[in-house]
Amino acid sequence: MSNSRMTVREIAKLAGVSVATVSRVSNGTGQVSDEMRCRVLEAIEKHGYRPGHLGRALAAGRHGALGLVFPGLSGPYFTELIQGFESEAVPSRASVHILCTHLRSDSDDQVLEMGRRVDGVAVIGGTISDDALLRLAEMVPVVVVAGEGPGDIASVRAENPGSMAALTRHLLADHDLRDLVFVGNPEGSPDVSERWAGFRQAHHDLGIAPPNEPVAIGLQQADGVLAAERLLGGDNPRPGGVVCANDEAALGVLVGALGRGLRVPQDLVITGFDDVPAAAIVTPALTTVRQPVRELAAEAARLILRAVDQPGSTPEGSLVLPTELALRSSCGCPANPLTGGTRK
Amino acid sequence: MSNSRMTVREIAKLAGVSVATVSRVSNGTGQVSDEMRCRVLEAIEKHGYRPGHLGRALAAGRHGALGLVFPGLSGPYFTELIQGFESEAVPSRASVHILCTHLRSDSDDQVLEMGRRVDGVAVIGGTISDDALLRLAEMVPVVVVAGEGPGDIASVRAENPGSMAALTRHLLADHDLRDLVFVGNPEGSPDVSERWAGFRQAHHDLGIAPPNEPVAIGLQQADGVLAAERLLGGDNPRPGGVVCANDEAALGVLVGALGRGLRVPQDLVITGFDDVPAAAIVTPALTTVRQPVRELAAEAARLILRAVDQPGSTPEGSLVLPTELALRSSCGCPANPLTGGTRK
DNA sequence: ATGGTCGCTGAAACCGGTTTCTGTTAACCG
DNA sequence: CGGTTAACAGAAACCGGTTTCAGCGACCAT
Repeated sequence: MSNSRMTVREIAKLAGVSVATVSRVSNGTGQVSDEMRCRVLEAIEKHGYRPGHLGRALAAGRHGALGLVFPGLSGPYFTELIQGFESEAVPSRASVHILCTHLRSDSDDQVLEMGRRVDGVAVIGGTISDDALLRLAEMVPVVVVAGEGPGDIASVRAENPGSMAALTRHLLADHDLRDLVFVGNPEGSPDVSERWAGFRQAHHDLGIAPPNEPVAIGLQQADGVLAAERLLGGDNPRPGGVVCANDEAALGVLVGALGRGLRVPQDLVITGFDDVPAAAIVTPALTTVRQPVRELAAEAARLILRAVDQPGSTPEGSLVLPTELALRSSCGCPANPLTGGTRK
Repeated sequence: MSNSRMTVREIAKLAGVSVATVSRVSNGTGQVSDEMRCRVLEAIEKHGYRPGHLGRALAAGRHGALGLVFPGLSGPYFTELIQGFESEAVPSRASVHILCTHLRSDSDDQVLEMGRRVDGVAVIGGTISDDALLRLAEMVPVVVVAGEGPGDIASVRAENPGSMAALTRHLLADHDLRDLVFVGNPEGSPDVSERWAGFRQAHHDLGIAPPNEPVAIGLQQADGVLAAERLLGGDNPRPGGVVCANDEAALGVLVGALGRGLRVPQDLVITGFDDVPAAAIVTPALTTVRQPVRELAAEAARLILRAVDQPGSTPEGSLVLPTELALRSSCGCPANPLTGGTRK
């Protein structure tokens, strides 16, 4: 009931002690006699006093908060990312500020504004300009997630080109497929760009001509459905396989293909990337590449927190977490009762 | 290059003016002569000074931040929610703090901690205890989104039971279906609870016995796939229709059904709720209920911001936004070249 | 010439905490 | 009993801004 807008000084007056003593009691620091502690605790209890965050942060010289900047797309990938980051920040008593840059032209300014409200920032690759990134890194520790920053800004990402090349080689060599198409827009994000490169590399390695153009669409399930329409509608020659930049788009293509009466993988092979929860259990199970999304974000948070704890230091290095092939039925591999055969 | 950790007093000394003048210049308030303004701007420019957020917030008595508490599930629904909220907060120069309570038992404490760092909070229905909600509402304006709070805490939600009843009546009466099953856990969230109630109400209205138990699973696509397995696997009698608590689960059921060789809607009718982007374009297009998710969150943000602007006031009332049936092919309605026939 | 108003500036108070530093008191020791 | 030290309390400074208030010179009207 009591307005919880009490201040240290009010409590001090009510308890008949100095503000220093109130502060010591509420933080458990320093030496306080039992009698004083009692008096203060009583007043605190009675009026429901909790120290305000702003004063504390100002005195401590840190905000107790971390920032996360992402483009603002839907789907499991970003929710996983947010949660991985958040779950690592919370135990360190840091709150998480988010900023969706999606479709806003003034996002560079907003990122810099965020830089004055937090102790460190994780930026998803490809969401803001390199210039803004460098300016941001001048004020707080910065880590780029799923991408690479300019200069010596630290980054954390998954191994993309290698595993995508391995997956593509698997389709070309082990399943003897040809006329693969790539669904995804390499311009859209560093991740997709690396995956497109891996896709082409595998063709090159095997002396097979890769397609010149990807089917440049977004990363959402709806985009995959559109891709299926473009690829399977009309009377275009049907591709031998559809290699998607991520699982969500792949699930869209899958729904589109099944809805058209095609059998997967007999009539059409489809693969994804990410290994979202749904991938393992759809019918047919989706062949994909497992990527430690949550761990990626958590690692970014750890890097930032470490830099925050050692003032003056900057996160360093570029960490690449391993990925893993998950070969399931949608590429023609035999169904596996477990999560699907895997291969590095 | 210059360390952007300049303070007002440093700039004041460098420019040979008082801190008051620096503050006036950097905020554009009060009267400052051209000469002074010039001197100050020069020093500001030269050292890349920007006023820090903490001092400003402390002086202003507000944090310039809003909180958003959600359970931490994946999928388009929550991303939409986050973005709707964020896009309304940013123009008011308020940053957004997030807190995922998912699977953490100490979330009540963390919500209260958040209450000391922001000017107002939006809480997704069913994520924290009523007790914590009431305590939170004592310190900052609070709005419950997609649910109903205890006491007179304001809430914003979509019309659930009415439209779910209308959808169910449509299946029972217009398509003459029987043996419908409901997929979703009414205990899991207020939304699902209301939808389950609407589902049963429609049966009651038409004098048809509703099923006693829902298929109590989660709200993710993977859960829908599991539900399909449970409903369509083995040799259980096949249900006449599957009414899902949301679109993501419905898409899971759809994938599961198609993967088993069933035709939708001929062999099985499936409906969803939410009208996520993918719903309109899968094949067959998903019959569902359109819900203004983004708008819901935006309205919550507006309510909070209004209360923040009028100190001492509390958000009031319980706003219910209208929903709209989207009848498409998955229930047996004729395919519509547009987004699907709609009916209030 | 005098009193009043306007325009501008800076010293100081304030926001709500933490922390240092000084001082008092009591206990302990030789 | 005198001297050293440990335990504890409080005044004041500090964190980085904004804002009030008083003062000062210039200008205007009486």
